[in-house]
Amino acid sequence: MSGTSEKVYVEIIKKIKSIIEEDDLQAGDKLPSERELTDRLHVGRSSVREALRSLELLGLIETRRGEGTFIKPATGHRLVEVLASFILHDQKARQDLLETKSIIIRDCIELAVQRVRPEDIEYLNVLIREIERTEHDRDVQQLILRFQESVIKLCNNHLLYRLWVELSDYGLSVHQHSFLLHSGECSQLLEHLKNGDSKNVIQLMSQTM
Amino acid sequence: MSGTSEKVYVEIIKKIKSIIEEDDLQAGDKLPSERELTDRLHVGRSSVREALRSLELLGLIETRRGEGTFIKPATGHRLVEVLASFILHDQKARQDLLETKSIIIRDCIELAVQRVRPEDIEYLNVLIREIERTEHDRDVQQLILRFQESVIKLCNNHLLYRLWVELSDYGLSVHQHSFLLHSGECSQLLEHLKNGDSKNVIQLMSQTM
DNA sequence: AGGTCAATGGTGGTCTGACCACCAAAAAAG
DNA sequence: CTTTTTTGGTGGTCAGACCACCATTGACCT
Repeated sequence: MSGTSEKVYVEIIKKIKSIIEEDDLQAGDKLPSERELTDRLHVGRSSVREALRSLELLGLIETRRGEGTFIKPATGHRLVEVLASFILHDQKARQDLLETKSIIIRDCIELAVQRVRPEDIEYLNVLIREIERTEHDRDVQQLILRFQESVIKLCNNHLLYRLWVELSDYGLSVHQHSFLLHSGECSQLLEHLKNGDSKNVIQLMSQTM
Repeated sequence: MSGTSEKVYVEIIKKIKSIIEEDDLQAGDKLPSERELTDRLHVGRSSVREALRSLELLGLIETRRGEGTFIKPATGHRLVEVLASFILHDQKARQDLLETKSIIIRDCIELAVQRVRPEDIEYLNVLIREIERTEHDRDVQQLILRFQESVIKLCNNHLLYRLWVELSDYGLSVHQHSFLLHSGECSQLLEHLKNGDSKNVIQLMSQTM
């Protein structure tokens, strides 16, 4: 048979994946209810819940009591939180993390300088002007974070971008705070980017742990 | 307070983490049984199971029927595995995957040529000799795969190595078969490695999808 | 005494049924 | 037409019951 040895909740995860594909469900869409899945898949509700809770912890779905289960836009927050707290205990692992993140940043930037388009430059410019005329520190930090993310995104490789996000979150959970650029550095960075000077962009972005 | 609003199974995950820290449990050690956790934490067994199944899907623990639940060595990023199987459906995603893998290989090799030690060279030499005198194709492929893994491992960064493993697995699940070096190429690669010629090593390893 | 094998208790795996809290849409009241 | 109440569906949790599996025990035979 198709895997009697496979645990039911893992099978259910696969089935859910199939349902998503067949019905072409997008982020935000509602999944069948737990009880409906129980009937459709001929399994117990507890098994369905084990599958759903797992996917929830991974950040792939979101459950709202009294409403239902929904597909989340792909960002693996929860997972990072949990993994980090479980895994990042020994020093070597942390060191590897920092090195890897630094490398990923370099990779992203190298692609970014090749692929950056005029409209990207323009968007970053808008962001910088917005940063300069914003007052509250909280808001400024928010904008700078968006600036940094936008720079990384220029690599135009979603997987690589996601890796950066994950690694950043790990670092965050380790250091309890993130390292942001100063607003002046954002302008410098943009200049280097316009000139295709990847080296200096990398140097600046590498400060952003 | 400690989160009455927080879902029970998330609370349980935190408690489990506490138990691991307090009892100083290491990889391979056994966790309390589901029923014992039920008693100790004053929650239902199903909630305990939802927590454990989630951690299992994350690859943090391993459950063996009839034996118990055990802490897994921190291989980490099962994240990519599950996420990717959900996400990797459109063409762009696959393209990103290939590009990312190619980049990660390059990164690993660049670190590897810096960090390779004489005993590593010796080990790879032993592998090659073993490959040359092995007859069955199946066994040869096994050895070549080990050779390739060993080369990547030379980067001495476990996280980066794991990323490569994950990305390779996806490629595998996409293309249904893996691309291995020929036995002659293994020798060439080792020569380039000895000479610190990262460029040629990268070129060879990049064939291994 | 040594080895073999069946009984036993503990473990995870699964299903069922029963509540509860919550939410949204339908129905009733104004 | 608006407001309020009811109602049905949803996830959240618990308790109990089996089953399958494993390791240990201990009785049994040689």
